[in-house]
Amino acid sequence: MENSMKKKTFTESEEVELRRGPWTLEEDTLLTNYILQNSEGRWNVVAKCAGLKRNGKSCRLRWLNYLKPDIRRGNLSPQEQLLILDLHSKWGNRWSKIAQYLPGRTDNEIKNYWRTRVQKQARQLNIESNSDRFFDAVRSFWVPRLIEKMEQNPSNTYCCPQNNNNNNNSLLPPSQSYDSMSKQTYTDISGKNPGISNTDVSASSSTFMPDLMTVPHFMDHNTIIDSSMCYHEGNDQELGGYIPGMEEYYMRNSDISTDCHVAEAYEDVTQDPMWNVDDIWQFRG
DNA sequence: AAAACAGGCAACCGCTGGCCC
DNA sequence: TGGGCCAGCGGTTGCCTGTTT
Repeated sequence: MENSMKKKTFTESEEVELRRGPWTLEEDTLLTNYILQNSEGRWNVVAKCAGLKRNGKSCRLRWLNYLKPDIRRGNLSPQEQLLILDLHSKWGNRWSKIAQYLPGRTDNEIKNYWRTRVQKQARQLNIESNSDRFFDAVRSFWVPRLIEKMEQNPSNTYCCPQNNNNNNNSLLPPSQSYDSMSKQTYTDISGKNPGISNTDVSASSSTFMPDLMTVPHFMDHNTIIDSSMCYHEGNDQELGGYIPGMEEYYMRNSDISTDCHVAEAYEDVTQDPMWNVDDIWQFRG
């Protein structure tokens, strides 16, 4: 892999052959052992003292996104997805800030989730992922389905932001709360209060939830498709492909999307292995 | 069986702001 | 005050792997 090796200036006077590209097991071991014995400190120092031919930036990234012991790997739970959707609706692409509320998850992972799953969904519908239209669709379909999943798997735990103003303006409908679904209150994960400052108080209330129950007239919660099609806790399959019902929603609200776009979305949906024709027809009635 | 394609994700890049001298 | 160094952040790239043709 010639490209992974590049000559770079390390300091003004010192030129070091710095490695780039994928990390080897040996490099991982060197970095992990060094940090466990000496703590993190300055990353350029860490890189040098650990005997790595990497720059400090690369070491920091590798440690924070991969090697750190409390990193959680695997698919995001419905709770985590819901939280990401909600926090992103408030803060936008503030990945590191969002990551503070998802213990063990990195900003990189959340960013990747957003780009690969959420934006993909928006593309299917031919709408901007940061538009009001998309928020509307997420609120109407994705969120209820995630909530349904959480109800089905109440053992799932997760951490949520402290709701400082205590106005119960949470991401969930009035009848529910984070507490009730997870048996775990919103607690700060790191010990510090991650960003709920005065300026963030407004952000601690949900964008989605106050009118979450405003599901389009043709579809109540009982008709929400069995999400087991898309999410199987046991085998790590994850919701995040298509949002069942969204296409129908746009078909019925032609001012939101053109027929052409909907048709494209439908075509794609029918080709998705998570769907079958019967499932799709549930929403056409 | 092999080539083409697509999705997921690890890693890099470039910018910004804080700190120190 | 300005310059250098550094960590942190969001955006982007490119590799790997699984799927489709």
